[in-house]
Amino acid sequence: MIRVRFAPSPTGYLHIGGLRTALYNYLFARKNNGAFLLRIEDTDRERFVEGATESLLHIFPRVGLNYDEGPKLIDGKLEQAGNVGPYIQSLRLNLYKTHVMELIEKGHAYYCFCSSDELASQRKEQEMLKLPTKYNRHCLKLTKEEIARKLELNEPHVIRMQVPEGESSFNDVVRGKITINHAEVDDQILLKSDGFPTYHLANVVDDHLMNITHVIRAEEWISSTPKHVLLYQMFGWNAPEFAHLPLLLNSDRSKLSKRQGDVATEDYLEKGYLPEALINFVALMGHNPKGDQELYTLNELVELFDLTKVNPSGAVVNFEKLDWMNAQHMKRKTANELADLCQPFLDRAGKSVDRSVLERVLKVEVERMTTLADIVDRVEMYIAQPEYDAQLLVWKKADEADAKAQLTGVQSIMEALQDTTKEGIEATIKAHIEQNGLSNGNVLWPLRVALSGQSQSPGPFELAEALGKEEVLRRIAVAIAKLS
RNA sequence: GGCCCCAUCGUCUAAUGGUUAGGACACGGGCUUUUCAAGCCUGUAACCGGGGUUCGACUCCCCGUGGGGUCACCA
Repeated sequence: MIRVRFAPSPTGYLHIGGLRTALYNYLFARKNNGAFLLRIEDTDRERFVEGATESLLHIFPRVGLNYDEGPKLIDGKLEQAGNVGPYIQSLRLNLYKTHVMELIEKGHAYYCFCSSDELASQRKEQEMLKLPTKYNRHCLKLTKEEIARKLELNEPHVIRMQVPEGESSFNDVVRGKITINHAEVDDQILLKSDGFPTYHLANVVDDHLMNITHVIRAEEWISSTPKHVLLYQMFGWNAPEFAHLPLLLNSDRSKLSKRQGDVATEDYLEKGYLPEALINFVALMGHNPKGDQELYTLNELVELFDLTKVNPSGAVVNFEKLDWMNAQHMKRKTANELADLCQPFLDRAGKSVDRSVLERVLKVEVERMTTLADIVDRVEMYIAQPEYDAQLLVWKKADEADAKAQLTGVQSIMEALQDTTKEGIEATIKAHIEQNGLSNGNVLWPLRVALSGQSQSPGPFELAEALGKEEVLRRIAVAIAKLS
């Protein structure tokens, strides 16, 4: 059975590139009836932040990427779902230790007692001489006795993999065969002096122990993949398939970074982008399901996903397209759904709006919103009598007297009106215009301004429906008063 | 700099040896129209360069060029 995993380090948020990686893992698993697991790679204790894992975990249910195995927050408590856990690397330290000892016994790894300072100066020297910056294998020359003595004296040490001569290659699902000469590969540290594993060791051990069949991760890992392939060989394990995803890029084509704008998925959610729009958006960077369809649901993406069709080249993130896509997804929602989604934004802005009013407003305003957060400004003219200058009521081809006359005419019609739907209002007022030989502009411009107080706004009929008869009459009266 | 990866409109992409090189965002024009938005129609815009292979190359190969990634006791 196909098993894939998304393995972020706990930064406390999900990078938008990470969202894409997680999504592709998810799509591949679901498409093939496989399992999708989440594993937290928290082996860097220097960057450890209390609570970061927990806060990262919140994003997955929010965007609808549900994993079958991994750490889950249940009633605020961290629990491990699945039977090859725990799925947090800091909880698996013994596993790495026993495995690295196995490598030492097999002669594939060795103790290294060089200090960080020594290594740094070695590197500096190598750089000056324009040599590859690799460990000089100083500690490989140590005798068994010397090593035993140093260990006995508790000298700080790390464990390195001993990279053999030759070359190794692997087949990348999106790029084909990649070969790298071992001369380019450093004797990677596997176990740090604090007893924690490095990414390379932990990743390989866990992927094997968790029966991962496909490693789907970002392109930046390509150059260290030979180390991983070598580790599988040293352990005598079969390596999984690898698929390296193209990078998401800033507009200057560098790796998408925090410096050039928001990169956390959570930030976009806070700005009012819909999870399904975000998913749809990142899905299309690097994979094109159909050719000319742009809007997809998660299920459609699952159905159409093909890992072998992933595009190998990096993709510049076009946030204007995200805006468009978000607007499209919002338009596909009912007023009821949108009201639920917008409510938190109104709450945060301290605006309270009657639910039925909100739904009617949304029906009208969704046409000109790009994010859910836009509702905060857009709702304003519906909940408070707008301020405006009397002159605004006068259509370009008319005068004040005419504006007043038309509003008065509409006023009496509205008072008698029973059907206050948009259609009902429109039919009645259009009939009034036609019967009296009036023009749309003379009547509708002042009416629209009376209702909205703005030079640009939705049309008068939809505004009238959203405002309700009582408010419409009130605003018309205010307008007429302004012209008196 | 070494090594590795990549290369179609400004951006995301389709095309898998034979197309007027298609779609989307953005931009321009038009329709609709009381204004705006939406919608619909439409326009501008691309195969990085050079060699091969082939009857025929965006598609395959090689070399350049350009861009990116990576060279940590970070992932």
